Amino acid sequence: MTWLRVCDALNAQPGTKTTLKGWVRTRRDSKAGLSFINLNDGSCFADVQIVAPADLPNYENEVTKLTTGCSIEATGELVESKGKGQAVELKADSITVLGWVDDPDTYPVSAKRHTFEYLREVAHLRVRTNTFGAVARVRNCLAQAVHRFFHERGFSWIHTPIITASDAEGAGEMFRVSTLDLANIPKTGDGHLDFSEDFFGREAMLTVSGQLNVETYCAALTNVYTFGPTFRAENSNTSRHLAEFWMIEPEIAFADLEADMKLAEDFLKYLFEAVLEERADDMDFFAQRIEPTAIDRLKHVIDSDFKRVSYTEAIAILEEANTPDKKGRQKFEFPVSWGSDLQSEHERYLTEEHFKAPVIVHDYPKDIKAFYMRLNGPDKAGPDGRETVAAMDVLAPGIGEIIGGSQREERLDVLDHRLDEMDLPKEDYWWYRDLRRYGTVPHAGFGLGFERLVQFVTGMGNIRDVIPFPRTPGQAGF
RNA sequence: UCCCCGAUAGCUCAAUGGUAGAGCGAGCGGCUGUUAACCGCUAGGUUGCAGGUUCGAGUCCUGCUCGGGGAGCCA
Repeated sequence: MTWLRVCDALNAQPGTKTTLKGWVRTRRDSKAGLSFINLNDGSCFADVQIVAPADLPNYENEVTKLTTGCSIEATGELVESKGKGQAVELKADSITVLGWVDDPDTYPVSAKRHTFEYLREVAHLRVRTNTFGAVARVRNCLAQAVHRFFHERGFSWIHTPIITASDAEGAGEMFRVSTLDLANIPKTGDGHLDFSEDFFGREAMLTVSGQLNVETYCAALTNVYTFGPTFRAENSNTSRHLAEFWMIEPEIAFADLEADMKLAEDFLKYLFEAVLEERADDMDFFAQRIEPTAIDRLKHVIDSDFKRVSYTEAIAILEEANTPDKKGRQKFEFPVSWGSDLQSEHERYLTEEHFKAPVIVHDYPKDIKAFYMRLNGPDKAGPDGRETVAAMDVLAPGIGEIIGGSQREERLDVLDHRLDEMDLPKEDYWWYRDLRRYGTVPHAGFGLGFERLVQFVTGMGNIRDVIPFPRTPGQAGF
């Protein structure tokens, strides 16, 4: 017997005979001799209404006992609805209960409002709610659009490793990967851990970034990207951080920072267009119930050019804004000065108040950025000729830093000088340095935190609610 | 890791140091082409854990556990 997903049934011609399968959202009985069942199968935001007449053989014993969460399949004819609220509904000839809800009184996601905090404790069932179903569909839509965007532009998706054998990536605390017996750890003669006994014969970690690895493929395939899980063992407890998250990192050869910024802007606009086009139903829900500006701000981003401002210019804007008022009070809690990193409040001011749009800040002081970022010439120096690197951050209203990227240092002598300056051992970077010895080219790339993207699109306030099973300090259930 | 806040019925929340309640959900009944349905009745509690103060603690004090918000780190 053929059956239809709910999204297809809702668009089918009246008169179609079919079967629907899914989970009961609500049931309403009418003494006129029928029950109404709202069925959802996750294929779209909407439920389909099933009309169950009282002459069904299992009407008294089963249909009127259905509660939220039961799984059923219903066969019948799609007809124009006599009631308001839906165009078509299924007039059922038969309803088969596939799975009952054991003790409806304690079913964790009953048909009522629940807090997001509570639903995190029942992460295996929360996707059955309107909000988490919508998040799951939008997340999938964005992931598919990421691959489509790059595929259409001739990028190759590179599967960079999850396990990495050195901590040379330098982007934060790392998780150790080991098969050593923790109750009986091998030691070397001088009392240190003997990693030669471990699975890889050396210390191994979970990756904090695919960038260094993907640069190798960039230096052969020209345009590449990674899209996969990333791990940070930082003890961060905020609504914007996860210990396990997904990151997208494109890397483009024969390209400078300008091309990198253009790519980031085109990329975000493409993704926002895709989600407005493909998930209009879910976006309507987010705009109605989660974040009123959810749709408008995406349209606004699509329609406007990203503001671009150099770090030096940004500091000037912030200093101007921070001029003490008559009572001597300053706008910002943290001081603004050339050479220090922008605080959350500074980034928020730039994107939310000053420009009221996504902003790309570029050409940062070299001392606050990573070793691999390309050293700028004197034309882009800061006050007193202080050096900058070709780095850029994309700041988005309501979310802060959503993209961080740079042109990479392709000159071996300059790279070596930077490694020395930062006390990083060259031997750890031998293959990375090889790329600069054998046919080096100008190249650039950026990293986009996928969950932060989903947060920005949906307006969901906590990053733990835009990934199916969040991992945070002290939390790895499910 | 730091600062603030919180933990009471399945869920969301009330309760001046003095007999623990409501709404929703659930069960039963009524009503109705219903749709956040509506009306009535019923069940549902070792007030996060361990101590302490008090004639008496959900309430005050101490410690612990868990959770939330903000900060830092970043994506």
